[in-house]
Amino acid sequence: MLVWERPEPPDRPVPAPLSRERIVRTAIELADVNGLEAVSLRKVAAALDVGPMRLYGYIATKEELLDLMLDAVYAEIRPAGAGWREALTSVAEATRRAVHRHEWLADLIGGRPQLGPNALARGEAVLAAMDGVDVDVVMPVVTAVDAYVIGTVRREIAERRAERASGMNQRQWQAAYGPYLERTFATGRYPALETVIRDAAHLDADETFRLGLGFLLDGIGAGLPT
Amino acid sequence: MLVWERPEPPDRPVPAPLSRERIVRTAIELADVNGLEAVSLRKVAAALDVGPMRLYGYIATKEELLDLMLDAVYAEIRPAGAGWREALTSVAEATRRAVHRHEWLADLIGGRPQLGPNALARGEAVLAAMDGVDVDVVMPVVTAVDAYVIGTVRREIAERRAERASGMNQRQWQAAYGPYLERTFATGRYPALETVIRDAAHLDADETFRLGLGFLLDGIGAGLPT
DNA sequence: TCCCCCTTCGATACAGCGTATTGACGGATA
DNA sequence: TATCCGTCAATACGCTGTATCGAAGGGGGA
Repeated sequence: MLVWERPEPPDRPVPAPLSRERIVRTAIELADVNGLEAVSLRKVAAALDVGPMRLYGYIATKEELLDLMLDAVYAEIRPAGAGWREALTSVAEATRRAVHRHEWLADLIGGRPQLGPNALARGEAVLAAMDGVDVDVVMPVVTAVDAYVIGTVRREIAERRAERASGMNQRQWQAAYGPYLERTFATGRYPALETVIRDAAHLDADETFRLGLGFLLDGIGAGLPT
Repeated sequence: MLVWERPEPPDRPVPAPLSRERIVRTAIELADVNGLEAVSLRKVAAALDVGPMRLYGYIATKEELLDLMLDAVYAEIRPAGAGWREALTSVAEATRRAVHRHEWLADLIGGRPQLGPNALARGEAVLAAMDGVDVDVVMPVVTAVDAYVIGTVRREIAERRAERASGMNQRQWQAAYGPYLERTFATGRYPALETVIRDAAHLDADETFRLGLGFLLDGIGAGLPT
């Protein structure tokens, strides 16, 4: 076929110029779909139709990419409402919702100091909403709530993953780990555990989260002069 | 040199037969010294003077090794004292001490459901020490304290690592991140944050931990009929 | 007692990772 | 126009977890 007849190749769309923002957004999309382990510099680069080393113009290290991903999510988290208790409750729930949107957050959150602009802005918004609280206790208070949230969402996501890995169904967890626990309890070495798991009311994740947060906020309230 | 004169090679000590216990202990030693990233199946195997694939007779996957490491540490964590408050306080502090002994714990803890024998035994001991507490609330209470501890130690270790990475010295953190924060605050976008960091009393990690734990336990105490 | 088969085990191999190196290319300068 | 220099990304390296498969060893049958 002669050149004249042969169509020109479809113009490769000029790859949109790279930017940290595009790189981070792509990485987050990959992580949302397939988890953190699907985020490799090669895969991110491939999704951007670019060689792996191109990314090193924008980030120095993979860790920096993870930092940027984490900070990007902090942009979604802001307190709402009036008064310290409502501010802390809302920011705790917003954080938990963000983790539900981005499960990989559970792997990163709390894992490194958050000094990115969005994390700082979140901190600023929280502190600003805590007016009236003694300047000397406000930091430990916020820190304690953050710690509670971090620990809770980690456990929650860990459990969710285990359930998912054991067969997708909602209560099929019992079918997977149940027998193991049955056998384990049958040894008679865990009587207290057995009693609680058999007899106690089982709260779902939402209720557990709110109950624990309520305990913490109650304790904080009792410790504040107000 | 003739055979007769040449000494026999020192008997390679028959490599002690492998066992999960030996493998896990070796992995923990590696992690204690050089962090979790120093734990690779090859390095563990090399430390045991064994080929990498030998390990697959004892574990099916690297994740299983991490599970075993985590569970091994749970053996060190037990409650002490009488009454629910003392039990919870002691187990929280024991957990924190364990993380100080094994910094890599901060990366794993809370990251997967803990169903190993030592984790279960710890749970059993905690529940057994909580006698008198309503069976329906005892689980959420323990879960909340666990979550607080997990979140706190993660943040604490993250901060410690950042300090260490920025030059070993105790307050050189200020020299590393200080200027960045100075510049950031200079933008005037974080007035509340700036005020708190400048003016508030700064508690050390021990005090922060105990204060937050106190809040939580106070709230729990208020919620229990006792 | 000898031989063969079957099982067990670990060396080799593979695909993927993060990133250091380096060679080629393009633009600015002489 | 010729040369140098700085920039950028393709190649390459060392490492990872683990699948594969050939060899070696032990047990059973003739």
